[in-house]
Amino acid sequence: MVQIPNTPAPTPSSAPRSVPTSADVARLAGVSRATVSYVLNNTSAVRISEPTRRRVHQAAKELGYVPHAAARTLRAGHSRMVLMPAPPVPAGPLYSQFVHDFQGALSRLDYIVVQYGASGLHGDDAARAWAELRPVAVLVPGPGLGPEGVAVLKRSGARAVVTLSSEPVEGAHALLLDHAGVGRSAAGHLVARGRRRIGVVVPVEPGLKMFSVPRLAGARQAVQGTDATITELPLAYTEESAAALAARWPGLGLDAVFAYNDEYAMLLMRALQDEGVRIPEDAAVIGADDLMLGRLLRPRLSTVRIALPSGRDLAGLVDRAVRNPGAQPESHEMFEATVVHRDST
Amino acid sequence: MVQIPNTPAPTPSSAPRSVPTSADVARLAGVSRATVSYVLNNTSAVRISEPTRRRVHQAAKELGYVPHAAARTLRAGHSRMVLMPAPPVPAGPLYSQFVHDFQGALSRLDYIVVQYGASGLHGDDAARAWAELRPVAVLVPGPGLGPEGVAVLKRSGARAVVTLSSEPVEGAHALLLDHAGVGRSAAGHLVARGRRRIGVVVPVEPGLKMFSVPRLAGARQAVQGTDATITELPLAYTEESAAALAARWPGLGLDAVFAYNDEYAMLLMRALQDEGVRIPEDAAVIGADDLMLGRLLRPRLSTVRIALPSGRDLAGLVDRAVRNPGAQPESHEMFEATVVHRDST
DNA sequence: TTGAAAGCGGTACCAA
DNA sequence: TTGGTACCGCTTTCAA
Repeated sequence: MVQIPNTPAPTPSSAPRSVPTSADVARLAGVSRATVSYVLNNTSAVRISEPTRRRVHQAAKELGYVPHAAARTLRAGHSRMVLMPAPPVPAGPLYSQFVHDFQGALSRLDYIVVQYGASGLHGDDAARAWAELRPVAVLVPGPGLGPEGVAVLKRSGARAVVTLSSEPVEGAHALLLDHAGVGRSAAGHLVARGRRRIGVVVPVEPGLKMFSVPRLAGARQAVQGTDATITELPLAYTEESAAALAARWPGLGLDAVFAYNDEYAMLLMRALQDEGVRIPEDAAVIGADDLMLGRLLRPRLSTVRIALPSGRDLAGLVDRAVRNPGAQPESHEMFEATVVHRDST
Repeated sequence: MVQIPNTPAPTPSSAPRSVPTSADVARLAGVSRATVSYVLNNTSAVRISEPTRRRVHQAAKELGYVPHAAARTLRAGHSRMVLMPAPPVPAGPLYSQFVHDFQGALSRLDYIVVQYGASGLHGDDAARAWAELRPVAVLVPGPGLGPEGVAVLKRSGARAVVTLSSEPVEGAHALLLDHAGVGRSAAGHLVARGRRRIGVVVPVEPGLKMFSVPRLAGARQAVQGTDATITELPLAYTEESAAALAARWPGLGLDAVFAYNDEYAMLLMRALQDEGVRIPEDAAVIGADDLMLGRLLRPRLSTVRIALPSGRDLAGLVDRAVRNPGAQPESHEMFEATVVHRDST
């Protein structure tokens, strides 16, 4: 790891000349602040003569004037900021792609998307911190926001609150991610393929509990009324952890595993193969999320595909909600989990 | 893909009662706005009686009062916001991890980290958009910011501008990512292993040019003065593209490939193996970034490891720069690329 | 211990 | 066509 050397306090700061305001521009152009505002905002209700416009623009450029967003927001009473709290774990490929699309789509609708990283706050405290920014809409990934938090956000001016989670929250639009359905599909598939002693990987990484718990619960549902059993398998995302699990595999007496997602599945499948366990003969392995990498291993990894909302669709939902804040919160099932059967099961 | 149905404008909005301000709290508590501010900020320069404090807190809670960050910023003349423009491509695992750590570390130093997604703006226009938010510091990933943009940001109050790129920018702190060094190491390794006809994968995805171009250039440097040759290989991140490249592999007459990074390397290696090309006998393959997945394939993937700055170190740099804005901009080489030799070369 | 008031930087109404 | 000015919500002297 590269260390950045700790530079001891260097030469004292030369006082940076203070930042130019619209008053400075007005002074330099020899006009009023009002005129500056009209010119720079192209206010259509007011005609400003061409020479004046030129002088204002010239003065603004000369000073390097940049308007102060906070001042404008304060005066306007609203902003176009859509706030997305950053998730508590580093984003996976699926989520990164989604955020990227969502940002692009909202930008095109002339919103500003901001991912806000405020670790250390929880539940309603977090909601209060978000509310301080007075966003016009908030998109909350994962659980942790309660009805109280939604109320705080709405009271402070948010015209749309959208949750991206397994459970709807009172007062908020909900994009329901059916993680239990993923577990149900995966385990159901394994049972249908004749497997009976099914392991379910549960990542030990703390931020993943919100996904892994419902996936495990779904798997349990799938074996209800069959003679199949579910065994919980804690696993860290390291080769060591996978090797340790693989080493005690024979003693576990399992014939299949639902590995939380494709990444954990790959990790475990490799460790099992290195232990001489044959996939799928000795043990069927299924992942989830249908990542590219699952198609690159041999055998190809069976998986459960889930469809996140497209960034475009979601941006549309947010936009509609913002324009119509009185509307009933909508709930949308964001996907039906579907099994992609390849060679590992 | 799940479609979100387009709800036609539903019931008209019930006017949401306007958001409570500190004046409302003052009125309800029967005190002045000043007192409210003192109480809620625990101002140490002023003693407020316990009964008054209680009344203020009670009133604030009752109204669900949340302070207005923009107003505070405006009055204070500065904020603690560190701005990170979102990169133009979906974040990879390395970058996601880095951002996560960086956010956490800065949060602990009491900064607010904001990732700002403003696609569609370029160069100095983008810098102006960032400057409107009056961040106390800006961390810019990738190129695209010029000296002019740095000046705009500083003029509008940014006390630290840090670039994370291959080239330093006048006036800004620089974390130098030696992508050319990655290419040099990779190609140098292949040459040292006796390979002579070296392909270099160049992703066709547009946002990746900023990395792929210097990596390719580095590879070219490495074969200077040897009898080895470099062949550019465009590749999209799809199985089809990889299969197509693999199909014409024999005609290419290559004996090694540096595949841009581990993900492209995996993709290509698999396609080559499916075509009957033996790795590493017929073709050596090396990736970059040392991702976990490279250790899961067989043969294990050789790679070039690069050390991104740790989030903690970088947060420290930003903090120091903010506290000492007069200091000379520092440049740090963020890593020396090192080859991790495994089984694919 | 508390309150009155100025002012941060824009915007938009009303006059001129 | 342009200027004067009130005001957005909050902090912070200065007085009482």
